[in-house]
Amino acid sequence: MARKISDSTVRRLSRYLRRLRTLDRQELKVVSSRELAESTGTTAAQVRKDLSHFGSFGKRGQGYAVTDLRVQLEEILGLTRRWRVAVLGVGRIGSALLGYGFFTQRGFDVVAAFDTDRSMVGREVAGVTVQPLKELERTFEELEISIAIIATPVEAAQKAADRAVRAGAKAILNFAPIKLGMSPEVAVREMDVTLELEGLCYLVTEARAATDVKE
Amino acid sequence: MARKISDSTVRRLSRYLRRLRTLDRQELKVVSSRELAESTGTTAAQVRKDLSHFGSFGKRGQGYAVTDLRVQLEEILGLTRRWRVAVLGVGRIGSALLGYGFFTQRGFDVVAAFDTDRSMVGREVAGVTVQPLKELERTFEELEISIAIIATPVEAAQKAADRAVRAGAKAILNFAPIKLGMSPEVAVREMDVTLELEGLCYLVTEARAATDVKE
DNA sequence: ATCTTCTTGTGCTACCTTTCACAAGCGAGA
DNA sequence: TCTCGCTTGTGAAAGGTAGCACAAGAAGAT
Repeated sequence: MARKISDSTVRRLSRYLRRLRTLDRQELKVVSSRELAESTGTTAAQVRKDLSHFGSFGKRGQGYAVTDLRVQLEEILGLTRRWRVAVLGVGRIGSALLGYGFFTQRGFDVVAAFDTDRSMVGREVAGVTVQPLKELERTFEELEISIAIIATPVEAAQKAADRAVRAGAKAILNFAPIKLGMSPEVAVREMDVTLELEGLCYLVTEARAATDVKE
Repeated sequence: MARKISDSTVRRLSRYLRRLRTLDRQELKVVSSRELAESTGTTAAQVRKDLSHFGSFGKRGQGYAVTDLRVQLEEILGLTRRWRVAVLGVGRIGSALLGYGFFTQRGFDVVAAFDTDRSMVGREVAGVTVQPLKELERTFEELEISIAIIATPVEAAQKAADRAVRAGAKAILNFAPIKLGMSPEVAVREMDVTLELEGLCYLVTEARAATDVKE
């Protein structure tokens, strides 16, 4: 397991896992790389390559045992434990995330929320009481929070992230439209709506331009 | 402009554009590939390569004229027009998106919202009246909506997306945790919070495992 | 007019990711 | 036990993407 696994592989593993959980709930026992590929939008060879980085989980001629592979993937991804998460910034996005039921179901416990806005502090959103920023360090330590979700306005994002990391966060999920500068041992993922929308615009515009030429 | 441009290049172009807009607002006239690279988390060579796919926009020895390059990128990405967007599913995420002020500012007008829930229909969220699903076709045509944001529960996502495309949507931004099966001429981008969170868990777990071995 | 300094645009190279193709292996049935 | 049908695991090839390094060019100093 020494080899460096690429982000795209990890993303696919997540997809496989999601699918396997559904299959497991449906009490299906066995699944082939082809079936797994079709339901996750990739190819059978890709599925096998991805899994092969971590070991041999299948039976030739048969496929993969659903429950077994599910458990294996959960271990690979580090999902056999629960993860404590804090939301920084309780605006629209922050509140939406606090109420997102899927988290609990998937092993993530949103245990704290922070905001600078006096009128938000003290309010309870989806069972979590919004704290002032000055409580951040203490709460992160007390609750052993390892993941910080940045949902602040863009101006506050970098500072919030830095502070979360200093307080012990190992990973950042960033909703603010800015590239965070982070030391390399902190894991960062971005969720940037406008970036994705602009990407769609490019594709649509390009497609139209291409057909315009053809016609 | 015949060559196929990769998704990662398009994403970077969006980042460059965002940075250029800020620089332009600050009335800075010229920027180098190095500066642009530093503020967007990439390398100078990458910036130049990305731009070179579309033409020569800089002056050797000087850099790029900020306003000029901004306009060029807006044209490349198809952002010289405004885009009309509909939100399908007005739950937590849907409502958060409806109220997201950045959209308008960036050329996206959220002009319609749909939900199956009777208690939601008719309500006004951030200036948009929630419509029942049966109005979808008419509204899409009337308002010439080209982008559909899927914010429904996962079970309803595929159907909602299919229906939006049949009604004329050219692009889908999918917030539901499912890989949508779409015909290839429809542009699709995914925003999947749990996928990203799981990716972070992998990285954190892997990092801890690696240092455990070292120590 | 020439030199110096700076930055772009780009061919080449190195690396990484995906796809291909097939031997190896498993189980069922005769 | 042998054969057949099926699917995995993987080395090798193909296809992309990113980084290097430098010639070409632009502006200002001498």
